[in-house]
Amino acid sequence: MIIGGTQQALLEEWMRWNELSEENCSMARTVSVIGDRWTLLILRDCFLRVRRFEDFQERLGITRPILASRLKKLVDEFVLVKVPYQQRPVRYEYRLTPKGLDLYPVVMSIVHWGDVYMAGKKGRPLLHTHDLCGKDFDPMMVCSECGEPLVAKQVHVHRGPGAKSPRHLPLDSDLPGARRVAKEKAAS
Amino acid sequence: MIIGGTQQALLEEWMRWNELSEENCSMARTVSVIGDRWTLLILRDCFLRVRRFEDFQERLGITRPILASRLKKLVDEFVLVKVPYQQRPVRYEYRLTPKGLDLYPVVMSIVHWGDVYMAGKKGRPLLHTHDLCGKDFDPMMVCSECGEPLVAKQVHVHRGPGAKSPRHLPLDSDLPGARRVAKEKAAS
DNA sequence: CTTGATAGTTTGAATACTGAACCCTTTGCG
DNA sequence: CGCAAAGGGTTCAGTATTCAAACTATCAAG
Repeated sequence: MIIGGTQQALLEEWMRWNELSEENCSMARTVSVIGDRWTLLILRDCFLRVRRFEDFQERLGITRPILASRLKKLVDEFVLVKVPYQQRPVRYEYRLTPKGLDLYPVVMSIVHWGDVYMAGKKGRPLLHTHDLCGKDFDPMMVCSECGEPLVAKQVHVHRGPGAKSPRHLPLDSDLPGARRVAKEKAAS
Repeated sequence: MIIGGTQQALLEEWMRWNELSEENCSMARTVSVIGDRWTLLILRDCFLRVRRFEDFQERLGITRPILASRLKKLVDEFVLVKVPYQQRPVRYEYRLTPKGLDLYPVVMSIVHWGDVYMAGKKGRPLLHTHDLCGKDFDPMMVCSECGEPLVAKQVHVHRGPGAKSPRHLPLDSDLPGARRVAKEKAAS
């Protein structure tokens, strides 16, 4: 099997970042799929119902090879599917899968942070209306158990069933600082 | 003023992505700050209370020049602050600012998606406990107005006060598909 | 049989990233 | 004093990725 230049590059890129996806961390694994400047912008457009190669390309100003590689990765990861929208010649459009649709909170939280901290003085460029209540809204992240808004300082973490390498779990007992102090104590 | 090789590279990188931040889209603006594989992982570690250069470097396996450049950018963007934790020699640690702390929903939604779709068969590596209610939870994104969980299909967008270029606002009336159809009609 | 639309691929030059080594400051130790 | 270690970076050469622009392929319409 002959592998062209682009595919070779893709393969290598995939392999290196795949190591990341082996990491024992949900963030690292997700970032290996969507953690790329262009990929996030592509996904935003997907949620704005953009579906075709040419439209992504024109709207984002992304180069064609990169767009092709990113779309391919998203399809490989089952975030998007290619659906034919015409025969002769067969043309496909890219649509969010259920897995892709579940990225909505990721996209919305990024957009919302941008609205709050990066909007120009004229205000936010886009408003969102919730069909259920009919009002313009902001996305809000709450605790699934008590419904209260989540604040970083009111959350702490502990090992789950999939925990493996302690290197990636700086719990209170093995924070870098704590480790350092312990090491220093042991040495003295 | 003499600019070293690394700084020169940084400057150029910043300039190109700064064009992105000029874009009339909160997502693009945010992505120009945090939309980078390593930056997202650095931020995750920040929320896990990692604060020092050496600790980021060791935990992430990131190269030192990249870590330095990413931390610098985050400081320049007021997402992190350098706080001295000792004098003689002065050493700084990196801490989340209020602006940085507000990235919590972004980080949590990414981690949660990874927990759902990318966790190994042993389950998620990390569990989160909410201090307010004392329970392990999942982050949930809801509408700020009615409190119902947000679903992509139940939301639509319209221009806000900061809207500028229609190119970036494919509303129902000027979706690529709609545009194309209109054009075809006009031509016939 | 030439043009247009759509979805890519190829190519060579410009940029960014990686890994390894080096620099600087101050403390600790012999 | 001389030298190593800790902490936080910077420099440099080689490799990998991205960019811009042109090119390919398929089919329809004129």
